[in-house]
Amino acid sequence: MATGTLKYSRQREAVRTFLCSRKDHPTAEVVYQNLRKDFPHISLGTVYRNLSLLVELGEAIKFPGLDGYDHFDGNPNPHYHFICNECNAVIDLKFPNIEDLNSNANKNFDGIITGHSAYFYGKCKNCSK
Amino acid sequence: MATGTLKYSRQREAVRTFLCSRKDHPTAEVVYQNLRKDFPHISLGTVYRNLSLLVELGEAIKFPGLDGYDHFDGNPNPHYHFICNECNAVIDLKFPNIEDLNSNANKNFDGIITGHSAYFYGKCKNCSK
DNA sequence: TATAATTATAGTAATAATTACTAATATTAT
DNA sequence: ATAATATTAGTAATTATTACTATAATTATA
Repeated sequence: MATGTLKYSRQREAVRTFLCSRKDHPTAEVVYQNLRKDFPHISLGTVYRNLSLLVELGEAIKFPGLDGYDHFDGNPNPHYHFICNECNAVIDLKFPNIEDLNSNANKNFDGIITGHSAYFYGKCKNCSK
Repeated sequence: MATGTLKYSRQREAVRTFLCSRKDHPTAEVVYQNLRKDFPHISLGTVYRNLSLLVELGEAIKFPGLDGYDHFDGNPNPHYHFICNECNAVIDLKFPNIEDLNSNANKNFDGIITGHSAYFYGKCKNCSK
């Protein structure tokens, strides 16, 4: 049997399913607490390992939040995030990806720009009353 | 004497001076190692405390890097950063701040957007040969 | 200048997110 | 069924950052 092959696991599938079902970019701890309902013995290390694996596979995105925790996003397509300064909620923006931003930024830069990420800040709907 | 007043300290001044002299957005550890040349007994805690203080005072910016470390920038004015995927160098871009980005992003969002930050990725001059 | 009040530091210990390790279990190919 | 390999649960280790505390430095004022 070939070495380095990926094997199915119910835990990994659950991590993938849960992450794709959420739009709030949970932390590993949040994923863990939710999966414990279906997998009472699941380990936090398993959650971390599978989240990292999904990122490696290009099925998820990982980014460090201002709260000091890493957050995970099950949507790997380019899109922008809003982070509320009051409640720290992370919300997807419908704002379309700026296609020419990379080339514009590259005009005065001696290197090759292939991608970008952007985060918007302010108050979310709830926190702005 | 009034309570809560800021007092001068050579260490804080050194942190401020060093940070403003650099354009590569060092980590606390890097600041620490450099200041040890002039202050052999300076404590890493002192570096962290003063860096945080400068951020509170609005004289510096703190952002989490993809390398897992917090990075500090002595230039608090809005500007964009490039992060090299190969050597992890953080470089200031001359690309001017996009003034209308906040309002554009706010058009389809039920909240108040007051700011943004953006990071560009790719290969720096050296790493792209 | 001396004194008293307050802040800052150095050194160390504590915290906590993430990663590494290992024996046991689950998956898969044959 | 068996053998080979990957995955897991549980735990220990790592490490960036923060908290604590006795001592030192700064500053206002008499």
